[in-house]
Amino acid sequence: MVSLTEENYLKAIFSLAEQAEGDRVSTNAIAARMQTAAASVTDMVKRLHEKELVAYERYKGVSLTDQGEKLAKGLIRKHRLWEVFLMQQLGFAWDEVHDMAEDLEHVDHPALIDRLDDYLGNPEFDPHGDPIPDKEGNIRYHEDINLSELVAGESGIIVQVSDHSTEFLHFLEKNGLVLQTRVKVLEVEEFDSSRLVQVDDKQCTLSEKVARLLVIRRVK
Amino acid sequence: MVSLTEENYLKAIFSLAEQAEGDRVSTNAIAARMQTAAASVTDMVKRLHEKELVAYERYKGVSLTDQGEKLAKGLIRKHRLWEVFLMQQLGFAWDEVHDMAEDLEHVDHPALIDRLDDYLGNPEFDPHGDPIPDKEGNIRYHEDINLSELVAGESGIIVQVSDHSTEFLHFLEKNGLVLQTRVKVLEVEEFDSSRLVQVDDKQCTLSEKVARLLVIRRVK
DNA sequence: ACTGATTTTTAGGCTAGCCTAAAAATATTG
DNA sequence: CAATATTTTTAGGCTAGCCTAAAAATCAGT
Repeated sequence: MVSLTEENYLKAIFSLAEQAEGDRVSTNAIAARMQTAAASVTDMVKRLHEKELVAYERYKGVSLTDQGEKLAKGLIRKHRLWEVFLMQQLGFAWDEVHDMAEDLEHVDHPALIDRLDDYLGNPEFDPHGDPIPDKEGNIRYHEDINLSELVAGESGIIVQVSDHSTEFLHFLEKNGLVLQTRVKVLEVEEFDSSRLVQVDDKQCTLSEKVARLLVIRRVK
Repeated sequence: MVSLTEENYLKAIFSLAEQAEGDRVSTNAIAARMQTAAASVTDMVKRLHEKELVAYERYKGVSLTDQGEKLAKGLIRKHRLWEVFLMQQLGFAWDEVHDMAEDLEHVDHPALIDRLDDYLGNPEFDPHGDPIPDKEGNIRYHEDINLSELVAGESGIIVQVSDHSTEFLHFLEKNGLVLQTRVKVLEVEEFDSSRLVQVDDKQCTLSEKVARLLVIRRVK
């Protein structure tokens, strides 16, 4: 049996390992992500180690075992499929679905999630452009680049947004920066790497921070 | 904050109070329903009392406060709406939906359940014929009677089944006893109150126990 | 109303998951 | 490489929710 709390730790470790290069994750990084004390992380990591869900050596960080990774991917699959359901079927906005999916993902009935997958037409991406793992846990990652990598004159189409906070999603919406929008970089400011961008018939200035959170497919 | 465990206790108390006449429920009855030790029930009941979700006096049993009842009805509303979704939209059979709904009912996002309600067309009854409480917690109870109350020669239509176990639902299906089916009592056996019943073009014998679990609307 | 049976509560103890403070290991830097 | 800073772990303690065994209250039958 894997508890709700354990599931959340596995997800956190997976996503931290995904963004870091090596797959070893530090106690402190997990504590920061989970909003919890480092000592609690050590406790939990030991338990996960006993259950063979993570590899762990004192003072050396943690990584998921195959078992643990499979579990984490299963949670991500559920999370993203529910997000599609909430947006596509129930009509919620893309900034409303994250919190609900955060709870729904812990409901564990394989038959339910497989039927839901079919019901939704086996979508490949969720409303934020994130890939949905298949039953076996395979993830088709975007091979695309961040908007921050485009130089002046280049264009791209937004395929994924890497922050799901209400604030960020509202900001994007306000500026017309939704999925599938074509953007063209007009100018990059040397000083702070902010960039002036053409979005449909309007222009806006995006900070380096924002540019890093937008994944785009380069187009001519 | 109300924990998952507390929610399950509230539901158990509600349903026990519903079937008993008085609304005071005994510790032992709760323990039996929750498959737990009586001492654990006493513990929990004290906590629920502190939160003003139940009225409780030592050795005198428990009843729900208005607050507690509202919460219990909210859970039942969620449970039954999810059952409708699982059966009507995802195509599950009526004996498969209970366990999934048991988990889904604890997901607490009022906006979600209201949208789901609309999405499903604001159904009044779930797949077992149980009434779905509305947002305010009003329940439109069937005013119908149990099959056990019909005498030989009388007929009725099945509107609700009061046990949701796989075993019972399989038994009903095998005998064609699904919702909306017309049944006619042909004979009642004096000795054990079993009855011979006409179901469509077949006949079957139903025990007193089964007859008590079928709610019917009397017809000519 | 007394006696025995039953129900309920209390007492004490367990685990999961969290915390803070202190100790130990590792990393950094002059 | 020694000293300091940082990270991680240990120690000890808390609450929720469960348990068993024993005590207390209530109920039932004569």
